[in-house]
Amino acid sequence: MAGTKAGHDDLREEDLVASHWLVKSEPATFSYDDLVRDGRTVWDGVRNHAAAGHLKAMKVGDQVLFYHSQEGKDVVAVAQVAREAFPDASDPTGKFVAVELTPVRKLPRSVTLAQMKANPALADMAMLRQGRLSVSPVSDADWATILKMAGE
DNA sequence: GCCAACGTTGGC
DNA sequence: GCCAACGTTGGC
Repeated sequence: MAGTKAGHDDLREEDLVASHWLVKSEPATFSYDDLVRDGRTVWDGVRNHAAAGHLKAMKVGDQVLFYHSQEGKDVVAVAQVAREAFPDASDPTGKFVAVELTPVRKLPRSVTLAQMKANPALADMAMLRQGRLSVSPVSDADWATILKMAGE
């Protein structure tokens, strides 16, 4: 992350977006239960520059909503960043990065995509505005809204 | 540097 | 299984 634009009055994403994120995973490939089983995982394979930018902005301790795509289509749990961005070993070009995540807790009940879409308060959520984005920031307000919808 | 073709993601 | 959205690639 070194070498980004200089200038103290240059607002960068990591200054603006606090510490909440959402990641997608197909549970058939890697579910939240798999994360619990493994205890920790390398979140690699992201090949989209917008998503990679979000990975780079993550800090250790940031909380992450864990969303199941394809099957379930719901936010099921909270995970946390255990290691900040480092080069993704699975990327031959060396341009993309990975982070490491650890499990935190399952939500009392999952929050479905349909429920999120139906809630006007979440209309500006990055993941709703750009459906294919696999890593996205979540505002503090949206974070609180989703946890409440989940019964916390 | 533009743009058409193509591939991938992910909801429906 | 289909299709929309969107990113990437490659020809020019």
